[in-house]
Amino acid sequence: MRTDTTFKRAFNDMIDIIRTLDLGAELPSENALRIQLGVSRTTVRKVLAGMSARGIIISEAHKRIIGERPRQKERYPKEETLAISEQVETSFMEWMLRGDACPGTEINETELARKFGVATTIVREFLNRFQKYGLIEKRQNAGWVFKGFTASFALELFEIREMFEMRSARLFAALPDGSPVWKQIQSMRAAHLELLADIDARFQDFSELDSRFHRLIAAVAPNRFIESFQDVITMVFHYHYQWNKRDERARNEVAIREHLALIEALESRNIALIDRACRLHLTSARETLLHSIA
Amino acid sequence: MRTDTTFKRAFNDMIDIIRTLDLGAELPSENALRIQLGVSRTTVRKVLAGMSARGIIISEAHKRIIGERPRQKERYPKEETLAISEQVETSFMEWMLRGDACPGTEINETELARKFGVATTIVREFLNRFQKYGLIEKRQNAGWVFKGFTASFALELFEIREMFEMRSARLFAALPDGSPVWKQIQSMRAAHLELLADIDARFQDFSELDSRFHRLIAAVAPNRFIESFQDVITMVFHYHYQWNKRDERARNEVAIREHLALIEALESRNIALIDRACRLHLTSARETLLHSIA
DNA sequence: CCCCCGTTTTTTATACATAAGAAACATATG
DNA sequence: CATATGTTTCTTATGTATAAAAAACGGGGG
Repeated sequence: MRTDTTFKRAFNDMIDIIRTLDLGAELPSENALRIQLGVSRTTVRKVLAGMSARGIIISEAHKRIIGERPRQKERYPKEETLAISEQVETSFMEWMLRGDACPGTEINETELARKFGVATTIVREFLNRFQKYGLIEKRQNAGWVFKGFTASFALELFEIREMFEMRSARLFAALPDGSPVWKQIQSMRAAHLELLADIDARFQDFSELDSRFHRLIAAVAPNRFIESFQDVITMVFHYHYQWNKRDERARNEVAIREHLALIEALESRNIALIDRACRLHLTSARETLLHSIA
Repeated sequence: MRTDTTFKRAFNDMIDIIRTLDLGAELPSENALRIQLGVSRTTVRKVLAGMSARGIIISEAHKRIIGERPRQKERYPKEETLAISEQVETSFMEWMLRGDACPGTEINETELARKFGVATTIVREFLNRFQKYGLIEKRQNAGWVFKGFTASFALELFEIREMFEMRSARLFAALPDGSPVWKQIQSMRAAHLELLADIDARFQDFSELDSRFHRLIAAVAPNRFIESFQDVITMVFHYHYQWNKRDERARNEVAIREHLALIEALESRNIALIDRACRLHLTSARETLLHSIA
C-alpha cells in the first residue's frame, strides 16, 4: 500500500553517482552508499538489485562493478519520486491558490480525498500538519474551514515576521568580529551580486536565495519557534508566487538590492541603520504580497 | 469503531439541563436542545431516546415530559466522555512528563499505540498536531525524536512570549478610554483580588485565570500566530505544573500580584511602566519554570 | 574485533472499513 | 408556511491490513 517513492528517488540518485564513476570501476559498499543516498541499506540493496537486473551493475564474487553507463531515460519520472503526502500538498496548494476556494469555504476531507485520488487518512494528516500555517481551522466533529489567503493573513504574517527579523538582525550585529558568520554573510553578498548581474535570466533563483538569507540571519540565535515560523514564510512565498508571476523579475531585483543594503547595515553594526534596512525590506515585501493578493 | 463520547457528554449535559426544570415540565424542541448542547440533532435524539428508555423522559403525543429526576449516578464517567484523541493527549503528556522520556528519546508510533492501547492512526495524528509545540521533531521515513522539556525549550518559549506580550500590552494601552476593554480589565482585576483573598483554598484556580488574562490582553489586536502560540503556553502550564506541584500556592500568589501590577500599569497608559511590569512578570514566570525543570 | 553482506524483524506510509455523528431531505402538524 | 420530528445520506473518528522502508541480527572474512 505504501508507495516505493523512496526507492525510485534513490534509484535516480544512484544513476547520478554512477555517472561520476568509470566504467568497470568497483562500487562503494552498501553502507557507504546508504550514507550517500540518505536511505536505509534495505533500499540501497533494492536499488542495486534493480540495476543489476538492467545490466548497469555486474555482481562478481564480493564485488560490484559498473557494467554499463546508465542512460537518463532509465530514470523514474519526477512524479513517481514524490511521496503521496507530498503530492497531496501540491494538490492542495493548487486547489487553494487557483481560486477554487474563497474565504470561509468548508473543507471536506472525503471530497478532497476523492478529488486528489488518495486515501482520506492522508488528507487528514496533511490538514493536521497544514493547520500551523494559519490558513485553515478545525471544527469539532465537523470538517475544516478555509480562512482564506487574505490581506489580513498577510498583515498578521508580516507583523510577526518583523518582530522576528528585527530581533535576529540585532543579535546578528552583536556578534564579535571573529565569528564565522561574517564570512558567510560575505559569500551571501557575493551570491546576491552574482544573481543581480544575471538577473534577466536567473530571477527565478531568488526565491531559494531569499529563504537561505533570512535563515542565515535567524540562525545566529536559534529559536525553534522562529524556525518554525520561517516554514510558514517559505510556504507562502514558494506557493503563492507560483501562481502570481506578475512583475517577478522586477520584484526580485528590488528585493536583492534591499538584501544588499541590509548586509551593509549589518556589517556597519549600527543598530539604527540595521533597523531601517530591515524595516524597509519587510515593508516592501509586505506591500508586494498585499498587492498580489488584491 | 468511532467511540460514542459525544453522545455520553451530551447525555451528561442533558442531565444538568433537566435538573433545572420541574418534574412534568415539557422539554424544549430537539432543535433548541441541539443548540444548548452544542451537538447535532442526531445526537440529541439519541440522548432523548436513552433517557426515554430509562424513564427520565416520557414521550406523549407530540410532547416530551420529564418523568423522573435523573440521579447523578446515571451520568457516564468522565473518562468515557473523552474522545480517544483526547485520551492520547493525556497519556502522551503523562509519558513525557513522568520522566519516561529524556531528551533525544526516539518516539515509536507503534510502541506508543501499544502502550496507550489505541490505534496507530490516532497516535500518528496526535504527533502531527503536537509537533507545533516544538517538543518533538519528525525524521523522514523514521519515527519522531523527543527533544526534551529542557531549559532551552523554556528559554526559547519565553523569548517569544516576551516579544508577543510586550507588543500586546502596548497596543492595549493605546486603546481609547471609551473602549470596552477597560471594563473587562476591571473585572479581571476583581477576579484576581477575589482569588487572592481566598488564595489558600483556591490557588489551583489560578491557572485558568492566568490563561484568560493573557488572552484578554492579546485579543485587542488579533493575530492568528500569536493566538496559536498561546496554545503552546497554555499546554506548557497546564501539563507541566500538573507534575510539579511544588510551591504552587506561593508561585500563584506571586503571579497574581504581578498581574495586578500589570493591570495598574496598563491603566496608567505609561509605556515605560507597562514594559517594566510586563517584563517583571515574565521574568519571574520564566525563572519559576526553569527552576521546576532543573 | 570491525566491516561487509544476507536474512529476519520491526516500523512507517498508505489504503480501506465501519460505527458514530452531522447534515440534508421529507413529512407532519399547528 | 413555519417549525418539529422522522428518515436517509454523507462525513468524520477510529480501527485494521499490508507493502515499502528501516533497523536489528548473524555469520564470514580480513
